[in-house]
Amino acid sequence: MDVGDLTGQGLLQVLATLANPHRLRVVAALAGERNYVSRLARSLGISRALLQVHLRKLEAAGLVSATIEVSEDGKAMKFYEVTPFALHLTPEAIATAARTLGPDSELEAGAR
Amino acid sequence: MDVGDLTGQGLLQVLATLANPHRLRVVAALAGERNYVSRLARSLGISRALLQVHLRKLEAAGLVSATIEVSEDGKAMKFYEVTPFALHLTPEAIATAARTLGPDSELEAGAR
DNA sequence: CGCACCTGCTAGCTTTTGTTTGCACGTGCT
DNA sequence: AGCACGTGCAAACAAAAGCTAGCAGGTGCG
Repeated sequence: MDVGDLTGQGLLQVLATLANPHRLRVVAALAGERNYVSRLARSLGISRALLQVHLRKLEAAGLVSATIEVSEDGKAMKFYEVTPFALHLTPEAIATAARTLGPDSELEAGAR
Repeated sequence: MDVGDLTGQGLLQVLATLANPHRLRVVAALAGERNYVSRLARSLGISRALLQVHLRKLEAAGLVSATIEVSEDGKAMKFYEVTPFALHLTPEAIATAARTLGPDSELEAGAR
């Protein structure tokens, strides 16, 4: 996953998703090991409900992915893992992505 | 400017700052040419007041910098330009930055 | 002086985002 | 059955972010 692959909207979504301490910690935690919701919530010290909300956002942005697995003792658990991504953010990259975002009135030439 | 230079807080601030369509466009516009507030506002098609708010945030995050210059005809103008930055965002980089952010309860080992 | 530029600020409103609380359903073990 | 563990969802409230409108200041020129 490269920044070049993202449309302005996509980049915006990724940025907005990562711009949150909880979600940053979630990514950090999952970078070390895949984990299931309840355990991850305990490990991060936040409520399960809250974690779920953040996981949904992360998944929507394509930063993590989930797999449902049945443990030995029959419990259905949802394992999350990080998507290996690499965002190279520079002013130029942003300028490129911004073009697929929505015209900033596009009068550059005429603006004196 | 590298991601390694940033503390968790700093990274968070940069992400939060970039996670906005207007500010993304501002960075994109300034990547092409330095500009002063009023002209930039016209070029982007937004109000000056709104642009100022966003510029303040961008400046606070260290993504742009301002210089006051007096034009030939005596008007004091504030020119903005982008800070050349390069943020390499990967799960690992985030994991590192997250450590300087605030402990996620730190019981990793004991969490079964 | 009046108009066209430039700059700056902020109170107050709207919109979005984050968080809690409470409920639902499932399995296995005692 | 009761308890401990897993899952899911959503209403309702709290907090943060975004935006507008309106005010202030300055210069130069006809």
